[in-house]
Parts: sequence; structure tokens; C-alpha cells
Amino acid sequence: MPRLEPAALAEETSDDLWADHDPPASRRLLLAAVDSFAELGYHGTTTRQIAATAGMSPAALYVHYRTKGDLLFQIALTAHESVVATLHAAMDPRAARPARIRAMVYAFTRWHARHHRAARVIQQHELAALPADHRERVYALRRETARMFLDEVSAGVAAGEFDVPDPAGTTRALTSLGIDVARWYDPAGARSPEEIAALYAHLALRMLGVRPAG
Amino acid sequence: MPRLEPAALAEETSDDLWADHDPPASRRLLLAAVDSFAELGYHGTTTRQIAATAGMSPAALYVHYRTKGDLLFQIALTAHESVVATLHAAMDPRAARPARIRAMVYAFTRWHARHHRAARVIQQHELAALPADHRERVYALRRETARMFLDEVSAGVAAGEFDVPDPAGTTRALTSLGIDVARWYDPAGARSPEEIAALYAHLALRMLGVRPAG
DNA sequence: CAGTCTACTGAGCAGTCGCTTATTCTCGGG
DNA sequence: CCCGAGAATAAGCGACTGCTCAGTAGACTG
Repeated sequence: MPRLEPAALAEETSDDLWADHDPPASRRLLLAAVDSFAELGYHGTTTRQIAATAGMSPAALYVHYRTKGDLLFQIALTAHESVVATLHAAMDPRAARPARIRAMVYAFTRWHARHHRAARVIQQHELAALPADHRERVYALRRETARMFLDEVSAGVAAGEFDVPDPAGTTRALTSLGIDVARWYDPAGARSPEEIAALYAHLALRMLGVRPAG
Repeated sequence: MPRLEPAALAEETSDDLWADHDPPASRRLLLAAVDSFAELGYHGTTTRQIAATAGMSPAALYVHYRTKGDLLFQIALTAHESVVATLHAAMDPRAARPARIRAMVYAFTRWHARHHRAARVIQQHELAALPADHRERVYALRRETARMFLDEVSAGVAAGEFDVPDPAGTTRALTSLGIDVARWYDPAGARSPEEIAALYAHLALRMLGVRPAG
């Protein structure tokens, strides 16, 4: 099991995705929406539920958000931007290749465990409920994430540091592994986000054909 | 890239999950429901949509199914039973360990690509819409699937054939990888279910620390 | 040809949905 | 003390939801 530098990786990005969301009432609505969307789905959640969870009347939601879909868009945009920021922060340009991709997988996986509620909302197929232009903004961030992983893997293959017959497919598997953590992760479960992330970073290096150097 | 025996693996289970569902009208409703649930989610789908897709009046649905939730249950049960059957068929008791787990990952992954619509329905968190006893029957099948993989990995570790520091976590990763295929798989995409399955079987062996024997 | 059964439909009920509107509350500044 | 402005509410609109039910069409029985 590879050792990671927990201190260096721990706090690149804020723990609370919605920390800088003001005013407080608007933030409470967002939090309520994330929880409810994650558990019951976008269509399974009513605006009345969200408002009630936030301790407000049904109409209060429309003081802060134009529509229910607008709430979903705010969640999706914030979450995807956070993923991209987390990845950028994890990529130390001075680090060697295996260490860098390890840090990326670690950060990516840990993000999906920590923010599993938000991650569930955006990975369920309910982004289809968004208007096309909003959906496209989210997809652009998603493509950026995929590209960061693929560039790193491809460069490693070109440099002979990775042994990967199918870089695109393997990269897809790498990211898929991290994303799916949000589906099954249980805060009451045995493993912490950091333990899962460390395991997955280790598995990623194996998938890339990196011999365990020590 | 390991070679798999496509002939031996290809047709253990029927291609059509709903083949033995009679009468035809009931089957058409099921198919319509799977498509619609997969695309719009359980709560995002209306009984009128399902009936219309099946070419019937809204009330016709209730001739064949007690409730909308009953439709979801039939889908979930059929799909999960198919997964278990597919896995059992893939486990050749005479095969050596690495070949057996490779065949399991191959079959499991290919199932999730082939039946990505059904897989999406049952993996979205909408099984929560089922009554507790029905949900429990589905979860039992899911536990059986997980146990089959864990038993195989554990036995391989005990026999010294696999090099796995964390068998439970690695097994979870193995299955998670296959399940998540249903989320991103696109029939119009570059890779066939068989190609994805072969890649994932290969990656699984790497994750288990099996040296590429040839 | 009368009687029976089954698959199916048209019409609609009671309740809920997202969202709007008119009104009241709250509170800092003059 | 009153005022203006944004935050929040009560009430409710029109559309739609899952589901029901009385009734129809058509194939089978005797």
C-alpha cells in the first residue's frame, strides 16, 4: 500500500462545497435540495419538501431561485467546478509522473466520498432536466476533468512510465472507479474517504502497469 | 491484453432480459417502462407515458400491473436474477483461479453494458420507492453477487495466487467498475460490450496483482 | 345465437405538482 | 417615530399525477 502525503493533500479545497453561498437562507435551501435530490432524485423531490427542510414556506424558495431546475443547476455547477479545482490543486507540476497521477486519483476519489450527496445528484441522469445551455456548461467542466486524466496517462505512456495497452479505456476506468464511490459510499461504513482514496490510488497505479517501487 | 474465449462466454444467458415475459402487451409495457425509467428516472416517468409508448390507453397498465411500483419491482427482480444467473454460468468450476475471476469480471461487465438501460434503472437510488419487503428481495440478490466475487478473491489470496492487501476493498472496486459501465455506456460509442468487458477483465487481474503470464 | 370471459378504454376522482400573486413581516436609516 | 425595501408568507391557480371504475369490443363456449 503506497504512502500518501496526507498533510499536503488534505485541505486544498474547502470541506464545505457551499461555504461561500450567501445569504444563509439561500444556502439552507441549497443544502436541503442536495440532501433531498440525492435521496429521492430530482423528480422525486418537491419544492415544498425542500422549503420545509430549510424551515421555510413553499413560496420562499422562489425568493432565492427562479425555478426548481435553477436549484439543480447551481448544485451541478458548484460541484463540477469544485472537482476541477480539486484536481488542479492536486497536480504538483514538480512531482514525478506516478506521484502526480496517484495524487489526482486520490483527490478525485476522496472528493466523491466526501461529497457523495452532491455527487449523486449530478451523476444520476437527471441533468437531462436542465435546459440545454446550462447542461452544456456542466458537460464542459466534465470534459475538462476527463481531459486532465487522459493527458496525464497519455504522457506517462509516451514516456514509457506506464504500461497501458488502451490509454483511453483505462483512463475511463480510472475516473469511473472514483465517480462510482458516490453511489455506494456510506458515512457509517468502515472506511474513511481518505482510506478509500488511498486504496484507489494504489489500484490506479496497478492498472497503469506501474511496478510497486517501494 | 488477455484473450478470452468468446464462444464459450458469449451466450450463457439470453440476450433479451424480458424474452419469457407474457403476454405480449405486458412485455411491451415492461420495455416501455425500462426505457423511460432509464432516461427520466422512476419519478420522472408517468404511467401515461409508459402506456402511450406501449401503444395503449393509460388504464391498460393496471390490467397487467398492480401499481407503477410493481412495474419497477418486476424490472429490478428480473435484472438482478439475470446478473446472478450470468455470474453462475461464467464460473467454470474446472477452471484455474485467474481464469475464473477473469470470466466473472468479463461476464459481469458485459452484462452491464448490454443491459445498460435496465442496469441504470436498478442502480439509480430509486429502489427506495419500493416497499421494504420487495426492496429486501432485491438486496438479497445483490449481496449474493457481492459474495460470489469476494469468495473468489479471498480464495485466491489464501492460495497465494493474488497479491491483494485489501481483499474486501479491492473486490468492491472490481464490482463497482463493472456496475458503473451502465452509467456511461453508449451503444453508439466506439467500444462494444465485449471489448469493454475484455479490458476490464484485464484490469481486474492487474488490480489483483496477477502477473501477466501470457 | 345467447352467454361468458378477458383485454382494453373513456371519463374522471382526489390529491399533488411547480409556481404566482397579493399581502404582511422585519429592520436599518433618517 | 415613520418609511422604504427586501425577505417571507398565505392562499391558490391550472396542470398533471397515480389510479379507479363502469362499460365496450371481440373471441370463445354451448
